Amino acid sequence: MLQYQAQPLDLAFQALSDPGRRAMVERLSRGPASVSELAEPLPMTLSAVVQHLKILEEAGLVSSRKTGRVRTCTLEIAAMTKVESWIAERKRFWNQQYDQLETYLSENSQEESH
Amino acid sequence: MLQYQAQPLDLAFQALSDPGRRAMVERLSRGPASVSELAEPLPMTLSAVVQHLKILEEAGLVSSRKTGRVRTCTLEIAAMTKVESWIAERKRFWNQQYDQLETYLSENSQEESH
DNA sequence: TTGATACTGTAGCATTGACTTAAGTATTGA
DNA sequence: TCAATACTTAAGTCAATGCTACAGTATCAA
Repeated sequence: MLQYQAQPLDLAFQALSDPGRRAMVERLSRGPASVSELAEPLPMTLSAVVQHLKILEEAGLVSSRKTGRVRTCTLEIAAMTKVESWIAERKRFWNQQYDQLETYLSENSQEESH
Repeated sequence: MLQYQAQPLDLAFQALSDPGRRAMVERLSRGPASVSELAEPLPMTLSAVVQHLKILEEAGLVSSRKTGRVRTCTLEIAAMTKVESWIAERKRFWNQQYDQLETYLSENSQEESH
């Protein structure tokens, strides 16, 4: 780890790096679900799912609320957007320097061609 | 791990989950760089950077080519887009069900209000 | 040809991560 | 009240990660 104090983005990327947790996010993108509902399609114990859930919640990607004995989980779209934006930013930078190269090439094409 | 045969998306999310590797991606989004240039701002040995680089390459996020004794690394925007798209998809699903709820609420507001 | 540069590759090691099992605690429904 | 349900928490295990150190190899420059 580069920084000892984990940044929000760190936690989010970290959380999404596990296929099981991404499966949970996929499920939650279709609507809220209970812990058992999240666990149902996954090849692991309820206990493991609860642990994954905690990681998703700490990353801000999921929030949950307990009513009676059922905990209902919801996807937090804002955290998803933050991750999306980080990537979009990198792409923007990359396209910028690519455009600059194209500009350079078109401006110097006559002089540079033999 | 949920699946033994790692899917491309797995590798990409996995690769981006490390702050050091994300720093390398940030650097490469501003243009190609040599291994030493990538290593320069990072608080780790060249050896560690090479190992991170391998992970980024296996995830398809970075490509590199050696000329003489210098390896030049480039960001692969297509892989970045795949990650971005996965998140965009989840957001789309989430918005869909949210819209459906709103539609339901507005359609039933007269009957449901006391 | 010789020393510096720019990696490359491997071994080892401490930590973290992804589980399971097992033993709880509230809630609910009969 | 009492069993089933829906989690919750704590160990403990074992593999994967993120390093470092160290020993190369292949250029390049003088």
